[in-house]
Amino acid sequence: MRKSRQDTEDTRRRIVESAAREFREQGIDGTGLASLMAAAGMTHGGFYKHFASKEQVVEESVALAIGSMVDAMERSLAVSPGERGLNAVIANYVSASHRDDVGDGCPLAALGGDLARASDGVRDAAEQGIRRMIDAIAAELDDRTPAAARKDAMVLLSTMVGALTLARIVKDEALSTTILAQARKHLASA
Amino acid sequence: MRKSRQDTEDTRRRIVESAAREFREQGIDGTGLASLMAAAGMTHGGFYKHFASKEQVVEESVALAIGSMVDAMERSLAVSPGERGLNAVIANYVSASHRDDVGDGCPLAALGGDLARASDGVRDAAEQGIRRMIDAIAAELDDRTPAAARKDAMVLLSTMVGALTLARIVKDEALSTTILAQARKHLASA
DNA sequence: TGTACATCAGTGAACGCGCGTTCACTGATGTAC
DNA sequence: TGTACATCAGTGAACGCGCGTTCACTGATGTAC
Repeated sequence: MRKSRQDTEDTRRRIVESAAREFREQGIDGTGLASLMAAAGMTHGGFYKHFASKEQVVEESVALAIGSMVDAMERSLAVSPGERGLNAVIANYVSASHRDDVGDGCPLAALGGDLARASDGVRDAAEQGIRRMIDAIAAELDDRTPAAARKDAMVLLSTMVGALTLARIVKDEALSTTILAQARKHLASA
Repeated sequence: MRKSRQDTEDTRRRIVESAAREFREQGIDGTGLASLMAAAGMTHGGFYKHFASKEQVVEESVALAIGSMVDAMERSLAVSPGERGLNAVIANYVSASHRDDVGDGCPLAALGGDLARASDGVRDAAEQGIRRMIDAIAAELDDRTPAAARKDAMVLLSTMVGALTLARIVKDEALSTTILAQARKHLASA
């Protein structure tokens, strides 16, 4: 039962989108192609009509996940630029709701270790996202030189990713929330 | 071929130690019991003479990995306390050599996402390590109130873990090194 | 202290299972005339 | 525009393989007398 070109394109996009969610929720090694295809509403046999290997869908879904996160940040900063807008982006990132929504959140925090161990293609996709995030943050730190802003942006991003990672590991709600709150407070005064 | 009680104890410790390394290097899901036992110099059948399940060795090896890292930090701070000693600990953590030695390094950075997804027992072990790290860092921030020191320590730890995670994902040596250098510089002046 | 027996750490083969990947088949879609 | 055929997205079964786990067996160690 062949599908129309539009259907095929839609299906492919749907697989990448649900894969991006599944990988963040269960890890890359923890997500099988069968469950990944089931999440996209198909049987696993059809996977290879769209991708050459698991590696390829990992690469594309990591690129999509990090890309759409940076897109959202840039859109938010375009509407509300400067220190005020940057603080909003940070508060949104370092928040309990982001912590509790792994599947839709930042892949750097959800898959940090997995990404460091991943193939070159996957790491390239992640690195491109990291560069875009650094640039997006640095652009709003306009009270210092571009070089200083870039360097400060790296530290900011490190704190954001680290705080979210720790807050997700910690089971104690009080400690987890405090870690997020302290990071938010610290970053707002930078 | 039964072994002496001493041998048995030694073997068990050896398995946990090499497991701690393997998990950090290949991820938890990425490490099979067979390769884990092979790394300890045994065949995989003997595993269940020492542990009830894979989960148990994960828990013990995460506890060991994070525990011995904090031990090392505390020893270093006992010898050289205060701001100077803390800066040395930070410089050691946020370094290229730590970045390149995943197997012997901080499990929070190596297994961040894996730990957040792990069982309660594993997360408890990780959380205990996080609390000890926060306390060890806070104890050296003696120019502020204990409550403020604890809060600042959380932010410091977040930046350390985040910077190491990002530096490991990034393939470009220049960017990776710059991320580490900026985090180090920023943390030294806190 | 020496002997006889029970224990049990470690081996290596096997278990069922899910993995990533392949393939024969299907039938609606796209193409050629 | 209508018909005949080729294409190919998706299905579902199967491939070999490594996973976590179990088990019969071994022989040196530990225990009882």
